[in-house]
Amino acid sequence: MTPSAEWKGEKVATSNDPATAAPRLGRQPSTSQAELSHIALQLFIENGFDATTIDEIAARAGIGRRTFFRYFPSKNDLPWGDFESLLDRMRAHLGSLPAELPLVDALRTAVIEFNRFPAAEVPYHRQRMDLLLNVPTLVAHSTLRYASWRQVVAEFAAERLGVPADSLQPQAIAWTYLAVSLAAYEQWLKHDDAELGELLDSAFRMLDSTFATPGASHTSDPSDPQNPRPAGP
Amino acid sequence: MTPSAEWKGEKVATSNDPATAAPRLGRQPSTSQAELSHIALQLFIENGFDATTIDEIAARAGIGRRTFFRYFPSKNDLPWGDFESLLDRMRAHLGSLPAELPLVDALRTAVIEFNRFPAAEVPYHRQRMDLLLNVPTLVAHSTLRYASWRQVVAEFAAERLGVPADSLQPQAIAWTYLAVSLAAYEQWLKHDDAELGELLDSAFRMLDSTFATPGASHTSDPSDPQNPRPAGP
DNA sequence: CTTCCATTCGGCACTCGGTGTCATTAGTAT
DNA sequence: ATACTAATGACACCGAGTGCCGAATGGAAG
Repeated sequence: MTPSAEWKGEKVATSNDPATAAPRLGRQPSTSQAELSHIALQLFIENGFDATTIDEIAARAGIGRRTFFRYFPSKNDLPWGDFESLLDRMRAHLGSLPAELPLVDALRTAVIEFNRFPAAEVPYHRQRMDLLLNVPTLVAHSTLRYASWRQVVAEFAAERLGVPADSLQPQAIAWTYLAVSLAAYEQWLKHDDAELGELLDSAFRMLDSTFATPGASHTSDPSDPQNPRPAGP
Repeated sequence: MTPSAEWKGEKVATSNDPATAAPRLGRQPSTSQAELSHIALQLFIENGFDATTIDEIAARAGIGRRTFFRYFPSKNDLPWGDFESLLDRMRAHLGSLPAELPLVDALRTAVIEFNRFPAAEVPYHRQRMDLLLNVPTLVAHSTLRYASWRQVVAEFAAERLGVPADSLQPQAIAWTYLAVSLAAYEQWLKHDDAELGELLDSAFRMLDSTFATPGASHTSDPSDPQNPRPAGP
């Protein structure tokens, strides 16, 4: 649900668990995902997303156009930064929660934690989310990111409920948590003084009373073959 | 949720309510949305979506490349056909339902009705949906269509609940119905012999017991300004 | 039949996002 | 210095989408 925070100028560890800090062989990268994301965001705000070209971004970053595409697979990915590593963190966080914690509480707190940012980051985050929720190209593209996010939620919910991750209940839960998060984000963007964590919390709590988990009492057809990915490869 | 059925070779009334059947002035269109959609679908199945170029589609349809873009704004829109008019129908259908019919029943039956197709159309519909749910480009693009669909559902739910359409509850309901519909569609695509209507019905009924409407008992903050469109202009 | 007019058609040139190829550059290790 | 590794960036190419404009079509008015 949330694009990667940018630790300006800092190299992001792209999920390199083993042997951190390798001997750094060969030529050094001349920039970073985070820096490009930052530069691009600036330009998007100045000139608009569609009016900003890759050439401009590359030029301002002092790299070649071709090089840009080695940092980001597409222009649409710029506002997201390194999202996958955030998902890894969320997955780990969820996994570390005590089994006694009810599903809805686990998800609520995890999502809120996942969307906590240092105060200095907040303005940037606001603008990123403003783009992601309002520029049609990005709205569309973000679906692919949301799919990964939903997958994380669905797998967690599925494990708690004891059903396959691609069955209806975890899928519906994942969708609904996404939906409520997005709704909360929209409120957040609408009100300059709003606090994201509080909006998320109240949104989820309101949902909890509607969505009180029925304890996996319903059919789930575990005989189904697995297809862990709800949409798109 | 469902792309327009193709009445082969028939001109689709593009939501022209007033003065139907105008005197037809000027040159006749040489093809139609439906025909192009049909031709393109064929090519997508033969060669894959990404491998099919607009030039090929235009060539097979016997029109110029430039002309193609007067029938469809983008390649991504081809599988959807004339979706807006279907939405109009669904909106009208919902509006005509008796107020006594509970919200969940109204939505369930409306969505099922909305996804009913003549038997001859079913194979085409299967292939369209297969593309829409599995080709990443289309998965992403479809978000924009889903947004319109959700809007219809949210507005209906909002009216029934007596809250603004952009408040949390109708938005969450709309998202969830979308999610469950998509989940049902995935099941449908996985099983050749499955009947879509039944899958939708059971999916929604399963949901109803989870999602038993709390009668708008929760806060909804009607003091908020309106922003009827949840994402994108 | 001819003229007028509305509307569609389609070619051309252009922009922009994205990719494959490959020689070049900047580092580390020997 | 030399060998090796990894990142860079120039070039060429493709496909989607758009602006422009003259040509084609067909009905209506003379």
